[in-house]
Amino acid sequence: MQAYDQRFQEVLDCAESLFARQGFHATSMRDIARAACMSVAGLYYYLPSKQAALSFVCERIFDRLESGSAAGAAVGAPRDRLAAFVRGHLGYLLTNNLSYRVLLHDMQALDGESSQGARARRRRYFHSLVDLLAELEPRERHRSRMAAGALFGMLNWAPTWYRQDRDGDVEALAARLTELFLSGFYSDALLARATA
Amino acid sequence: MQAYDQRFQEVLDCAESLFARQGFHATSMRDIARAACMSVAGLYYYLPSKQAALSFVCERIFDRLESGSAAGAAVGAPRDRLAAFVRGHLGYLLTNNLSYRVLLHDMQALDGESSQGARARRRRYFHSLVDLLAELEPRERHRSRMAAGALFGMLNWAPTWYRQDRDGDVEALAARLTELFLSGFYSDALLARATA
DNA sequence: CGTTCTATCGAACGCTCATTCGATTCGAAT
DNA sequence: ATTCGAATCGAATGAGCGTTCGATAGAACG
Repeated sequence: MQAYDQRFQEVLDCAESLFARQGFHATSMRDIARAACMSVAGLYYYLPSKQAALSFVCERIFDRLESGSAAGAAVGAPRDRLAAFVRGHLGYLLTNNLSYRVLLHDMQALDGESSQGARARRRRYFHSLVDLLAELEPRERHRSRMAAGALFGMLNWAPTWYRQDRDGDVEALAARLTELFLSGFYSDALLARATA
Repeated sequence: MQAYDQRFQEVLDCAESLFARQGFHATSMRDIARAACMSVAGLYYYLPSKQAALSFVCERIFDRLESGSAAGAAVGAPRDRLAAFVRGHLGYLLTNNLSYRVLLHDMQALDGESSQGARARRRRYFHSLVDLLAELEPRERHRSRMAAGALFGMLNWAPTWYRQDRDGDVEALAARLTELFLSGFYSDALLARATA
């Protein structure tokens, strides 16, 4: 039973890597089977369907993402918690190869109730940041929502231009972006209060 | 010959819409033919291949994107030009249904020299913003590059959370995000100069 | 009127896809 | 020693894929 679980995780590793590199629709069950060194029929012993493979992979990525960022941002002053969130989120995006792509590009290929679950989970993750920002600057909720969208955008886009050799290590980049965002966030709030 | 061009653009409209909604790999030539109300063989009178369809669609999107944002940001004070760029870019993303997705998700499916051309074009577009930011705060080029990445992230992510009824019209959102970004950009530069 | 060209089509080709079936191996339990 | 279940496989199934071929209708032109 423990051997089963290990093999199962290996299969998911292969699927995740392929989905991330080629996209869900461009990856065949034969690709996954080949990567996992087993026959196509053997693959179906672990995965009931291709959709299920995507669903499992998404769940696992959410788990890792949350344990890295949401968990690290649980205690302390709001500002430190935001910094921890950014560090965790960005750390996951930039140090797990391309697996973030599965959430960002392929999650939409989910259908049925799997998609409901994943979408709910993404909403929850998004709102954990909205709440954090509302604590930092408790004004209209609308502003927090927009700011969270802006911040997530900054972070999620980073993998497209980040390169270790030019942009320094991930910790430094996280600190930079946190600074950039917070300065704008506070100035903006100040400005809005002045003109209100 | 003018009738041909019009039909050709209609075909590209259909392809673009389908690629945007379902993704390139999940869209078949039969889907495109059905949407364009013609037979599959008839479709090949206008499109030499599915790859070419994607390539044409990408080119067209780049054209529209550049004429909207880069062109509007050609003259005036650097700050106004940045505001115009943001307005143009965001305007395209939020008012052309989902067609931005083709660039953001499906462009990677291009192969051969089409991909070279599209990638070069994207780089050029990216650097037009880097240059604009370097004009605003002419310090190390590295800082401009990072800031451009952050700003593009904020903008490109907007379609995932923006909803007209909650977040106001596009102009207002563009002004908001420009403000948010610029405040952070200037404070950050100030801070960097103070600690340097 | 005959020819040529444009735009279109039905039908097929060869291939790959996700999925399933029946059989097999092999270690563990009875 | 026999049984059993877990893990694996080769081969097939039916559907859909991108692409091509040969034909056709009609407009344009000599």
